[in-house]
Amino acid sequence: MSDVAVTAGVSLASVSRALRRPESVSEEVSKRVHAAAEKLGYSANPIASSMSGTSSSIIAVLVPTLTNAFFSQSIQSMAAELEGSAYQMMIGVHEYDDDREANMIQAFLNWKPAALVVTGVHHNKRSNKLLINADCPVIEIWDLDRRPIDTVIGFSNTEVGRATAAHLIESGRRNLVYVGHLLDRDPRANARALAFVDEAQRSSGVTGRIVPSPDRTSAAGFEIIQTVLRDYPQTDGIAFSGDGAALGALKGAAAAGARVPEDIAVIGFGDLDPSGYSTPALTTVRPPHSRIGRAVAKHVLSQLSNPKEIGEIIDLGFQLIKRSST
Amino acid sequence: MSDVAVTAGVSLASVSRALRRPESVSEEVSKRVHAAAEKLGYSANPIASSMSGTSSSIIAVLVPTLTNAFFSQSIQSMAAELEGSAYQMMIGVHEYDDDREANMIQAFLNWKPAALVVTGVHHNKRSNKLLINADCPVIEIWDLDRRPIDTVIGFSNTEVGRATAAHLIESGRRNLVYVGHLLDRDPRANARALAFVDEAQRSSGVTGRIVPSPDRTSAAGFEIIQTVLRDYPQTDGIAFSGDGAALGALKGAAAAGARVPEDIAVIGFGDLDPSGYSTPALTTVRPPHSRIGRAVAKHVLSQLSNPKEIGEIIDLGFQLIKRSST
DNA sequence: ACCGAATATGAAAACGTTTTCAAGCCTTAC
DNA sequence: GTAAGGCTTGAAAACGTTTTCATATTCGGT
Repeated sequence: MSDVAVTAGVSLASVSRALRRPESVSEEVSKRVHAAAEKLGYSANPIASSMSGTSSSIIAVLVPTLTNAFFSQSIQSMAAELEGSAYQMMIGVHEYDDDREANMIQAFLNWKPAALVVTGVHHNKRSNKLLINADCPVIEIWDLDRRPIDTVIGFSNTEVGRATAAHLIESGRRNLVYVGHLLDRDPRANARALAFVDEAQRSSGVTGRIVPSPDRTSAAGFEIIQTVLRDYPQTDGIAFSGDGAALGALKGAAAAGARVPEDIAVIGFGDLDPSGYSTPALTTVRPPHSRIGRAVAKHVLSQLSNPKEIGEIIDLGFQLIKRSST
Repeated sequence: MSDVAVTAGVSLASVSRALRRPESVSEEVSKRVHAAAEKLGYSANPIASSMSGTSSSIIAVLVPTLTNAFFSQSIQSMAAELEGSAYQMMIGVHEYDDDREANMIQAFLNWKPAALVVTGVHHNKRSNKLLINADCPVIEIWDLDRRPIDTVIGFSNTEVGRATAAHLIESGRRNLVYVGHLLDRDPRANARALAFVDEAQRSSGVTGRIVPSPDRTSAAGFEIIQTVLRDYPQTDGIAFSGDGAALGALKGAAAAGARVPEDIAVIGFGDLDPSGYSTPALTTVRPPHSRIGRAVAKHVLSQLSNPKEIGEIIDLGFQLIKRSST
């Protein structure tokens, strides 16, 4: 930077000003500084900038997992939207562990991020405290079933649960099962499960039951639908907390001699790329993966360039994609 | 930090030393400093540390995409392995664009990362220059068909292409097609395609042909296999550069009235979670997703704690998973 | 007992920006 | 013509560490 200053024949302060807020400096100086910076290929050291400024140009993002296409798509679209801005994404994966989440929030906060993006609105005490006291925008994504700390961008998992059950009931199913993975630790999947059962129980003559799954893979879905069909043979509608398991279940139903959708309807969640091409094609719920990422990036950028006191609640909705498995 | 210093009754320098390299300080001081730090809940400001030190505790990771399960799994396992260490991951997504890759490398380098992880061994001139001059470990992943800049951790895409063709040929197929997406920009998919065709042409009586695909979704696979069957009706073996498209192709073959594998064998790449549960179950190649991530993290950590001059070439291999589609 | 070397510690410089503060100049209004 | 105020600029402080350098202390060897 001092090279630039010398080349442009101005002080360090002017270089910083010219580069950061050109309007705060005379046209002449701005021109000379930009020319010098260009010529020397200067780009500011972001670490030093972070050191001085009140925040860094890091946007910290915390997700439970990346193996799940949900979150990686959000992150990818967020990255795309952020490109060209000066912001960099720092990401952490806590695998649905509240304590790890809290640790990571703390670690991230040490970097004085420009914004902090976390998944969901349910956090442990320590995380909540940290998030409330964070002096940067805090965006909670993928859930809006609770009052957010600052801004929340996502959809209602409760509504997804209801809609899932309602769809099965409408198509004449009466004995419903929700198969979920990690329900005790994934508050979003749990919200879907509870709403699913609740919706079932509101309808006369319909039963709803939750069956926990050891993991969310297709292999687990393959196994568990066979268990369900054995233990609760009257089951005629089954929902999964993820498309992976649901796709496995399609095969599992066949292995158990049950026809989909005639004997049992299967519905997933997530709308993975291949879900429309299974046999039968999987009915599922499509959350707004990419739109969440884009909305987050846009919100953060606007918030940073033009801060507003008040948080927002942005409901991006979801779509129930009716295919042949129901 | 000065609070800690006061509480422990020592100087700033001693606090820094006690926390960073306890052996460089007397036991007494170390004990007092750690106690004080604990009591005050002190954790070092990583920005200031980066400012002073020769590098930051950031590990920069550059991938072409995250929507592809390949890379997100590597990143996830890398994150898991890195947890507990002081390192944070900064990630960039360049969508197979060489120029964007170069820009991102430059931007990342400004952060003085502890290590830089990039995908593949093919980069444009500017990237190469930056990587060669980078004064941190550079790890190239997912490919080892070329001499690396520093260390490379992955598998041979060329071997994958060969093995894919060989498998089809062995099972009696004679008219092979490789369907690839973005072959002009994804050097790894391109290497697989070229080796596939090369292997075909080495066998007498076998033809091999490359068909470009507009994208790598299941929808694209669904369409393109029908096009292939129309344009080259003698095709009896088809490989895809990704499982997504291959899964769509299974359905597409059915739509075109072709039986898999009797009329045409289908093989994918990637071994997505649902690939084993399609109808018919998809034969595919399983790259070492997670092992790459873990190996990268381990390599970086060891390199940072105990630097070696010489880079490594770590071949993690791949598996051809034979299922019912071939 | 004394000297040299090794060890432990603190003061201060350094890292590269941003921002505050003060000063200088110019404009405008009386 | 002068004072007040606004605008532009530079000097220097500040950000929170790590590291160098110097000093004080301890230790071992003769």
